Amino acid sequence: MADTMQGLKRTHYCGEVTLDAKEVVVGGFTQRVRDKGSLIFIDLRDTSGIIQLVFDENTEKSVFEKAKSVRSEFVLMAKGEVRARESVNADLKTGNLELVVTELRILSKSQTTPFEITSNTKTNEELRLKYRYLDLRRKPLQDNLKMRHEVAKCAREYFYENRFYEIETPMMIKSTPEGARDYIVPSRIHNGKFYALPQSPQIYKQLLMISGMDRYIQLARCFRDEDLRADRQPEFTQIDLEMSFVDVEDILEMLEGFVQRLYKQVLNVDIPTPLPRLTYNEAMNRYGSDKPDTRFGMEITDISDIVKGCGFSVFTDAIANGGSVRGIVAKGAADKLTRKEIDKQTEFVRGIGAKGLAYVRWVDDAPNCSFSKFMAEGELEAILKALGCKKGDVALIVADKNKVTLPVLGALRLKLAKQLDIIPEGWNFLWITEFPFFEYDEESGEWLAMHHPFTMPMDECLEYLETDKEKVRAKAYDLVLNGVELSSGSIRITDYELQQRMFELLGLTKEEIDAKFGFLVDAYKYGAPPHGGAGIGLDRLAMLMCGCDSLRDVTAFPKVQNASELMSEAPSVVADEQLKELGIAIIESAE
RNA sequence: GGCCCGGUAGUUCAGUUGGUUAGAACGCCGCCCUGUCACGGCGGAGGUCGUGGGUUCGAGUCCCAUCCGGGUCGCCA
Repeated sequence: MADTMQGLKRTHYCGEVTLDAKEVVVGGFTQRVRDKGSLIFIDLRDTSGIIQLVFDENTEKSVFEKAKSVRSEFVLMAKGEVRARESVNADLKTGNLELVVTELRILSKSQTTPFEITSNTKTNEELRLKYRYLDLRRKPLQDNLKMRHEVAKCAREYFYENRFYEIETPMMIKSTPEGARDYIVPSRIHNGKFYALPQSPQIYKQLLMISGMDRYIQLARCFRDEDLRADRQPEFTQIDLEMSFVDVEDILEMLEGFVQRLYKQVLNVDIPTPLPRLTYNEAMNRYGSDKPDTRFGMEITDISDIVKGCGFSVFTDAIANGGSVRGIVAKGAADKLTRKEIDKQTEFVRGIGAKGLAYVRWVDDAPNCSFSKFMAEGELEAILKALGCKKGDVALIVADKNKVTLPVLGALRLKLAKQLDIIPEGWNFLWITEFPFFEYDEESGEWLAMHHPFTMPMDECLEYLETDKEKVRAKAYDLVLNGVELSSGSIRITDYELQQRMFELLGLTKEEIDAKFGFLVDAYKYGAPPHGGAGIGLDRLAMLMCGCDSLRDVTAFPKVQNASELMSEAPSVVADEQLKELGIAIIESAE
């Protein structure tokens, strides 16, 4: 039986004890024991830091013997007197003092842990996730969770101050099987029917505007049953908000204020506002991405006009088929990007849909060019000039439909920049605006809503909704930080007639509309203020602010790539009884 | 679903063209040590080489399958 803490009350956190204190009581985990024989040091750790406990010849014998039995990660409470140390440890906040212990309680013993609880562990993530509660004892992860807390706290403060009400929306909702897959929850009372977990509180927050709540915020849990990535968990948190009587500018301004306040308050970094903006088309043409990392250049250049009359059929065919020829230049990379390296890049772009990669590697006086034999006098020079490629550079060129050239070069640009290590530190916030409303789906041959069907088209686009879908842009905007999509939002359609028109254009029948979101459409019959909003990825924001590469580092209990949780081993099978009650039978997967 | 990378003491890793008893560091256990703080010294324990099959006189090493983890493409209105 371990000791109890009866009669002891914590007076200080370990890392906050100062020499002003006389008698203190601290509690914590044993970081390390240094037993010198008749002199024992114990480092005791809590969320605030570490304090050194000392036991020596003046320590009462029973206390000293107890200290001898302490091992790593034992949970202790100690009462003692603070005194200055003989030799100061400059690495520790409390390095100038120590606690001469008069009373020691071993509140809980610990087995040897599967890995050492130290800041810079090399233990692989799989094991750490299995014992996540131990991993979370490590300072880097505790610091990350604290940072995340600061972000959440700041969000609440800021939006509360701006007259937002925090309102909870339901977690068990009607499934609207559009976009991402829903996680579904069976209903016992309604046999054979299912709820869905929300992919976002989208519909409810719009209804709250119709309710007249004017401004809403929620730190909302969202669920998407799609494959995971380092920056995608199936379950995540969004700083979700919606505002009434606003247009795009009002929302961008409100969010910019938040970003500015957050960075000042939490990181003491000044973010100048207004934040830079790019339209979707600009972003695609210059960076090949709707979430470009603008911390470095290497922008994409269209050289279609230069090569349209050349003798290289790969280029001319692409243009003849309505596509383009575009390239990027890796400045001064001719030494690093050897022929072998370029071959690897070619393999990479083939993997993501390009047919090939033309290159010019200018290392010596004469540029080494993969397509030089097709070039007439002066043509290569013109291409190099257009691209801005000089001696010492490497130019990489893709010819295809724009749907291929742009994203491929965008991905290549990012990969090369990482490989060449040319991305500077910084916080490059960026708005992407004027997203296309419609997106053509080649498989089905239908036009789909790129954002969601309640998104308001831009005022000047209303006239050609029916005539030129490709040109219709939406009042939708994304906030991008260093190449990561942080936030996404839009102004919603509040006009019943216009909403009907949009549904028609998206090819939805009356029955489909009714079945999916009839209640929402009906709500707009009863008066709705103009409104819009956004959802900010809290996890991603915390990840970037912590300087981490994975959401797992800022999520207390994350899921791994196959969406399971290694510690609890969720998901798991359930008892037949449970299934029976729900009217569910498990069949063999068709795959 | 496709492609790529990884899996050897508790942990992190090494392990030669396939060849004797699979090593190191840290951790752990024991003894010693009064100023340590990544304490130090001496000694010790600890292995289904992810799993299954195959090739071979012989497999941690080669081949096949499979499981687990990571990255990525598809997917993510």
